[in-house]
Amino acid sequence: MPDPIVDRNRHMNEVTDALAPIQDGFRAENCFLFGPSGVGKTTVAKAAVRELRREVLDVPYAYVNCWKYYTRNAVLDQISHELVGAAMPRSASTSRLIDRIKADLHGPGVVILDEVDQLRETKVLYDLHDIPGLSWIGIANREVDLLADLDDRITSRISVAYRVRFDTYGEDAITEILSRRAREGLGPNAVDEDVLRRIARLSEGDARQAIAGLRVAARMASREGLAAIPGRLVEDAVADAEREVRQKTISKLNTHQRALYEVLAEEDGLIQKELYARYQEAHDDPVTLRYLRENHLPKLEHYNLIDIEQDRGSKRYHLVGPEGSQTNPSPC
DNA sequence: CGTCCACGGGAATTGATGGACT
DNA sequence: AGTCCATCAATTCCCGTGGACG
Repeated sequence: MPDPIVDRNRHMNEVTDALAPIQDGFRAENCFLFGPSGVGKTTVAKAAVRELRREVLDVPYAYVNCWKYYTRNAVLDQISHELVGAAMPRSASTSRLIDRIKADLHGPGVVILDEVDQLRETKVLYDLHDIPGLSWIGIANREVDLLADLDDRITSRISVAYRVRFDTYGEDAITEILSRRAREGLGPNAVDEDVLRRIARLSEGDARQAIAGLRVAARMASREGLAAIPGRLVEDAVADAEREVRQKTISKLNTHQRALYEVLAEEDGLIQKELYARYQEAHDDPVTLRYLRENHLPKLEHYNLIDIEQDRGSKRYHLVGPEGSQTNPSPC
C-alpha cells in the first residue's frame, strides 16, 4: 500500500477536513465518497483514517463492508466488534448492540461503510447517527443509489456534509500507480515505462485491474526466467488477470448462483421466467423466484457475471465476459 | 381493455441460539 | 437440567403496481 496516493490529494483533503473536528474531540462530519470501482475510494478512506489516528491516538474506528454485512444487526455487530474489540455473544439483539457501542465509545469514533448502497436496512444510518460521537464515511458507486434508498425521515435527520466525487483515473495516473508498485515490488528496472503504459491502457481506468495485470505479467516473466517484463506478455497478462478474477468469483458462488450461472452458460439470453424454470430443474432444492430476484440475481449482477438487457416488457439475462470461455468441469 | 412480465413491500413461517426463569 | 421466550436471518407467500403489447 503506497503512502501518498496517486492523484488523490484533493479527495484526501476533503475527507481529512470532514474528520478534522475529531482532533478537538468533537464528532466528525459524515462524508460520502462515490465513483466507479478501482479509483481509490476505499484506499482514500482508509488512508484518511490512518492519518487521523496518527494525530489523535486511539480514535476508535471500524470498517464495514455493507455488501457482506447488509442487515442492521450485522452492521452493528461488526461495528461493536471492531470499534472496541470486545467480543459480544453472537446474535445479540440490535438494541443491545447499540447500547453496547454507546457504552464503549467515549469520545469520537469513525465507521467506514464500504458499498453503503448495498445496505438493505438503511435505518442503520439513523442508528449510527444516534450514537454520540460516531460519524461515518460512506462509499458507493453512484450517489443516486444511496439517496434514493433513504426514506425521508432518515434523510432529514442525517446530514452528509461532504460529498466527494472520484473520477476515473487517466492513463497517466494508472501508469504512475503501476510504476510505484513495480519499483517497490519488483525492483527499479524490472519494467519499462512503456510496458506499464500499455497495461494501463488495457485496464480502462481501473487501478485494481491494472495492478492485477502487472502482477500476472511479472509472474509470467519470472516463470520464463526473465529479469524484466517483455512487452509481448502484456495482452495475455491482462486477459489472464481478468480471467483469474472471474474464476475466483465463480468459485465463491453458492449452489443456487452456480445453477443459474450454468443454466445461462448453456442457454444465453433467457428471460427471467424461463431462467427460473430452467433453474428449478437444475437445482434439487430451488428457492422461490421472489427470493432469487431479491438475492441471487442481484448478486450475480453485482459480481459482474451476468448482464441484464431490458427487452421491452421482459429482461434478458446474459453471461458477461470473454467469449469462448472454457467451461471448467473441475468440481471443487 | 386483458394479459404477460417483472418489481418489490410486507406479513408470516421456520430454525438457530442465547438468556431468563424455575 | 428443563422450559419458555425473544431476537435474528433466511425464506416463502400474497399481492398490488406499472410498463409493454395486442
